Amino acid sequence: MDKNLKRMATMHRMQMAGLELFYTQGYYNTSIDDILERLDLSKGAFYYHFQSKEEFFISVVQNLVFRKVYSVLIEPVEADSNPLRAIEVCLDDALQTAEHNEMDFGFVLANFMAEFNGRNEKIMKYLQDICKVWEVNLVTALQRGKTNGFVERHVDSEGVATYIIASYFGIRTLMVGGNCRMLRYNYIQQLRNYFRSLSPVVLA
Amino acid sequence: MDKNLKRMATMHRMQMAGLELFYTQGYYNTSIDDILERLDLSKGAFYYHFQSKEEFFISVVQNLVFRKVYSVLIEPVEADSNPLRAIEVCLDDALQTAEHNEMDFGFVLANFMAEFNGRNEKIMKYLQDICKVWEVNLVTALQRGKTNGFVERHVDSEGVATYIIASYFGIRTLMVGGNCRMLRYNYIQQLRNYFRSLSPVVLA
DNA sequence: CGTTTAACCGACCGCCTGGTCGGTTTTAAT
DNA sequence: ATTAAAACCGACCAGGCGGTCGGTTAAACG
Repeated sequence: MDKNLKRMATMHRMQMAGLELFYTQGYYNTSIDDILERLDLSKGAFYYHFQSKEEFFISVVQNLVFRKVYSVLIEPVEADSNPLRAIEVCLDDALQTAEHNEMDFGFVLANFMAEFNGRNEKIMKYLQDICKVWEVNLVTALQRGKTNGFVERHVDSEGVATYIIASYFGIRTLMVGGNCRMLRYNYIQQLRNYFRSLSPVVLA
Repeated sequence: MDKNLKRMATMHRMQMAGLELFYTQGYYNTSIDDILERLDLSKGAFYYHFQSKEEFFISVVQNLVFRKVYSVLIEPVEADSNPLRAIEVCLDDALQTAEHNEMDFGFVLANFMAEFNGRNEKIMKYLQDICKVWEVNLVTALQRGKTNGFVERHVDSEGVATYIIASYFGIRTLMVGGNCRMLRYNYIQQLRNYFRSLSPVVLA
């Protein structure tokens, strides 16, 4: 029991440090030694717990990225009856963390997808799966929004979900160039604008 | 004269092959030998024409990426008096080339920005500059659209330009996972939807 | 024809990387 | 205290990388 705990603790430390370095420097540009140096651990420790660099990365994606995406971008939307409002708040929160140079897991996802595209199919699958879960959740929320009267009945939920994810991935790509505050403000404004076109017409 | 011609030809061949490999495999994941193998050239030839891998890449960005972005995404919009229509056509065309596994230079830009973010400031500058040129052009076109009656006067041109670029970068990131045709269709539909909210109200 | 020089060759260097493995320390159970 | 397994160490290896450099080829010129 206690043994297992130590094992988990060490693995978790490695995963945390790994994610941060993979995120900031890229996967191919981060060596295993980079990670181990931070933790005062050795190659032996690493290969005792993980089979390879690739398997290690996959465990990071599954254990850290997926869980965070789920808790930050999916659950809050699931819980709210008004999807458009929930999504807006959700994305604004995510952009706010991004503004403070903290990890924004939606972007982590997009970033890794860009890095592994055409380079590692296996890893791509895992990343796309997370993306799909997010998308499906958005579609479900939008459909529920229709029955609750928050979304126009004729809107194409799949199309909207795709567009939301796309715009979010994209704005984060742009934010790496600085001027984050302005970009975030503009983005949320236009998102609202777009969402208005999806809402039922309010009668005065 | 003739000498200079041969020089240019060789450099251009290297740049073309380099771009394709950098795009498909990533910069850090592509070795100079990978490029040279394709062309039956040697290290000597490479370092005779270029100072370093980095300088080579910058020359690729300046000579190929920038020019293409300009001719494909900027000029067509500049020429049209109705910006929203021009932008829509432009992006649809770009997505169509992307659908056929050809290089779509808008995405090339976003892709490289993701790869070099936090890893190479110098290169990032060049990429961001191209991005900025695109953005400024969109803003100008949108403003002209206002005076021509194609765009509502109250819309925030900067915000809209940002949102357009973001959504485009994002949809391309999503398209790497396949199902491009559907994604493209959905994207254009929602873009239209969004653009409708920016147009002056048409009186029946 | 001889010479100059741009263009190109390819062996080589130092460095780093992912991964291995025989050995050592720590821990928990007896 | 003994012991066995778990956790960890770190020297080492093979291969790939960016970059160098002394030499070769081929074209232009006088």
